[in-house]
Amino acid sequence: MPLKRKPPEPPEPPEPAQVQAQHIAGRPLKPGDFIGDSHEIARMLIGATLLVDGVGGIIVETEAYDRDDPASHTFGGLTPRNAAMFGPAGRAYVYRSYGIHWCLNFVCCEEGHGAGVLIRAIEPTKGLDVMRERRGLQDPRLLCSGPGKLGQALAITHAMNGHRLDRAPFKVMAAPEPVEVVTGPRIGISKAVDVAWRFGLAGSRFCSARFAQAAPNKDLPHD
DNA sequence: CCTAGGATTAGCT
DNA sequence: GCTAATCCTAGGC
Repeated sequence: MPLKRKPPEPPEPPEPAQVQAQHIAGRPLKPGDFIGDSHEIARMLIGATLLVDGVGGIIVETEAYDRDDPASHTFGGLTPRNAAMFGPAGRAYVYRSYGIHWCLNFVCCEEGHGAGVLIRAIEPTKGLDVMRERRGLQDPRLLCSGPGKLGQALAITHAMNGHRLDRAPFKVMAAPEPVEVVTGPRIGISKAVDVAWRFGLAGSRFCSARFAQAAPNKDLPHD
């Protein structure tokens, strides 16, 4: 067998999420863009734009949930409450949290799988005054820095459960360019607390909670 | 800075 | 009856 020199290393194949992000950069996301691993989708959604009736901003924090995950609403199988999460990808799963808040998820994977991404925080960029009115607050950092706050600021209701994300009132646009994503443990759960399935936009001041610092030798500017 | 408790309802044991 | 993918306020350090 002749000695065969390996051809020059081809460029490292980008991570699937990056391929997807580059392919759809800045474009409206379609249902097919949500067919895939919920952790990859959760990462891909950081930097994307979410609008509901023209109000919203840039997604800066997400959490991934999947059917084999004890913390997932779909862990125990199909029920009336979680049915939307077992439905087609690219739709909304809206649930009531603590009897008070409406929280928004994006359904992932094929119909019948039972995975999704919780949208935990956005940086408000459109409809600031509407959001301030709905929240009764002025500070932009407090408008959407948490799934319940976001639900109130965007007027998410149970009526949107199962609704397609590529149709009004929703508008979801992929990140226009790659962003730096940080990870950490999920928040507010009592099961599977160790896995780093929360994703955030690096350095964003609009997340619901701090991510552990990855580079402690570099002081962040105090602004 | 931090921790603790209440609000409020649907779903499941 | 108890728990929950949360938020807000009050009070202590």
